[in-house]
Amino acid sequence: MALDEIDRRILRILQKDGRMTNVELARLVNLSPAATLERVRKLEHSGVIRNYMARLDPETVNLGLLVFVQVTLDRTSADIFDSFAKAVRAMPQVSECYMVAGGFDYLVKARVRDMNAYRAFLGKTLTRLPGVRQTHTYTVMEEVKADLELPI
Amino acid sequence: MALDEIDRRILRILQKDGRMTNVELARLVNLSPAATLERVRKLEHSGVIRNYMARLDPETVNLGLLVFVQVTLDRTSADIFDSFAKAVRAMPQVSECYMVAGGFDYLVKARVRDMNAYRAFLGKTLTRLPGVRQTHTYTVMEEVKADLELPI
DNA sequence: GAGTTTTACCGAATATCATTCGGGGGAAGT
DNA sequence: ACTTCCCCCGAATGATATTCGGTAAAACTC
Repeated sequence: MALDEIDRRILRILQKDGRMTNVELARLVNLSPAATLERVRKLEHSGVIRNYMARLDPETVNLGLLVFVQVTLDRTSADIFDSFAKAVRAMPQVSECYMVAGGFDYLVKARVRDMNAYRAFLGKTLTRLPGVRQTHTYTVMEEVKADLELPI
Repeated sequence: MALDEIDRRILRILQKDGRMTNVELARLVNLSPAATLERVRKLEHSGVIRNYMARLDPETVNLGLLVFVQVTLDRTSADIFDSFAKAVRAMPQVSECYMVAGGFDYLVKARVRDMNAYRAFLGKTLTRLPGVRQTHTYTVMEEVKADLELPI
């Protein structure tokens, strides 16, 4: 789908305030509400806008500790990767997990309440998965930037 | 702020669909629209809900390559950390940046169009920052999980 | 280039929604 | 027992989303 400047402006605005009313959005992009709504619907149906979400503060919901874990798997069997991926998707503590090139196999981003909770998660859940050979934990000490908006 | 079960249900729902109407949300949590709205406003003002955002598909906006970069700084001067943090916050390619314990100094998550764009970003922007001693790039090959919702 | 189709837009009408307000009722506190 | 506070409700109203017919310009066809 081809995006013109008005589309990009809409996307920039909705990334910052996903609940802005359509009439206010229309004012900001100098279109009628009807035309604006039509553009937004098109962006939604074409998949440019995946969804809308409320972003919560991790601290206030008892998820104050953020960690990254490098995970290396045994390469003995092909479906070990699949079963690892499946298991990780089912873990609520894991917010993101990527297969990466360049030294280890998976990079896992996890949110837990505190260091105790992380120790339990690592020992009782993550390292118990079949095929996990080695892990290395990086504890986040400071959030320098956490910008979920994409630069359009 | 203390959250009861209804609050948590509201948060779970709004994380999945940040644009749900208040009347539908009220139906789902078995409250009147007025009471539901009051709860949502309270969650917003207390900071549990930080904001609402439209989540875009990176591919469709030409940001198909996701990379993680480990960055090590010279520890010669204290304000090198500050200037690095400041510079990183101003880079649109950097979506997240954390100071981490455990072997290197910063973990940077960046989105770019392709490998060429990444090479340019690394060579012309990131490694040119004062104090950057060493970088190590991990290219994401597969997105196993990318769940921005917090487990409530 | 005349005709045709497509695309994007508008304004008005209507259905739906957000928001406010007065008040009820139960729990906690005095 | 009384007061206070908290959470809830229903009704009213003002704002909004959404639909629809119509217009004009661009793109496409012959």
